[in-house]
Amino acid sequence: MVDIQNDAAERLHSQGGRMTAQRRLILSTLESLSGHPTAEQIYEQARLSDPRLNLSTVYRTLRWLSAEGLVSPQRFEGQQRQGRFDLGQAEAHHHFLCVSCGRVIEFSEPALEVIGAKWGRRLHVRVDGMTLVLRGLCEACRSAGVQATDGGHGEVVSTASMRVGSV
Amino acid sequence: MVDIQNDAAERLHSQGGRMTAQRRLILSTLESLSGHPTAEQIYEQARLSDPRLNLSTVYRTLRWLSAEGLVSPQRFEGQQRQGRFDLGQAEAHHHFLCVSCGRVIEFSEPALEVIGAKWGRRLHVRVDGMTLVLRGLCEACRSAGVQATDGGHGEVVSTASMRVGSV
DNA sequence: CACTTATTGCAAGTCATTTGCAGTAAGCAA
DNA sequence: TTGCTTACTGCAAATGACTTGCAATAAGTG
Ligand SMILES: [Mn+2]
Ligand SMILES: [Mn+2]
Ligand SMILES: [Zn+2]
Ligand SMILES: [Zn+2]
Repeated sequence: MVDIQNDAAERLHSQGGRMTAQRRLILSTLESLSGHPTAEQIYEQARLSDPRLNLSTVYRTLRWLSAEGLVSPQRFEGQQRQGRFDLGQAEAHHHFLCVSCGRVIEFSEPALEVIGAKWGRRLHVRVDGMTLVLRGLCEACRSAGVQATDGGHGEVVSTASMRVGSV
Repeated sequence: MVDIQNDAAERLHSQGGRMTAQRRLILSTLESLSGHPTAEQIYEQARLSDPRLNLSTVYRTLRWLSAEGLVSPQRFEGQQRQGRFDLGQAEAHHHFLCVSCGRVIEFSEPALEVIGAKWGRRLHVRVDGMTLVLRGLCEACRSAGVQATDGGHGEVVSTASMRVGSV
């Protein structure tokens, strides 16, 4: 469980899958990237090493990694609609999203495990995972005078045919 | 704040907007639906009363309602990728999603407010909202013998070219 | 009842992600 | 090493879920 490369290779083999050059490339790119990259960002970065890599291969690999629990897909609603991926190597954690600038801050809160377990018991369900996203304004945006009480999800909507503006 | 129809009308007028027949229809459809309908479900239901309603009008109205905080967009990743809408009339609540059958159970946990506030303080940010989704297996699915430790997000991925199957 | 202009229906985009296919190459066996 | 089977890849085309431009309506106002 230490090296994602080997971990992935083992899992692949035990499933009749194959460890290819592109999968290796994607894996190491993933390790080298920080934050919560989109499939496209991973693609662009990886293609620096091998321009022949194809975007659909990135998506396919990411899908498999997600199913294996080696990365966890995230969706920080906001202006960008692309999914992001969290290299969940570290322990479980949660996120704060600034609805104005899109900045994401991570934090971990053990109490959530307890809450999850409690509700699993109360609802008679098995809880395998949870996602908590706090939404609001980061320090910078607040002092920059951004208001945005964020009714919906960080979108700026103007009446008058309701056209969406960018931050 | 009691009647969404009037509430919406007032907000519209104060913004120079207009209360139209289609907006009224969408609003009442929303009230009549339970659960977390998708735009399309709302559309289909509404169009029973007036087949001339257009889907893009539904999307536009839903976008405005979200921005006003009258409904809150939700995204329960899983097989369906469509956004869902929560008529947030009731107080803030959270969700449990069964990754196998898609069932959603709501619950409210006051402790989360506290946690949100705490992290707002610690991270020096203003927290305006939060979303917690618990993921796992509901009672029915568990006793039906579904396994799915859900690595990623409820998708069933088969190696061998990694084709996604439906649950 | 005019009149201004927000809103709608429709058709045509976008954008992110998925898929069909035929060629390519892992990994196992000889 | 060489075959051989078949998983994987690149590419192009397709999907799905919304979004948008535009000309035809129709709220709300005086
Ligand atoms: Mn993270
Ligand atoms: Mn709900
Ligand atoms: Zn910010
Ligand atoms: Zn279930």
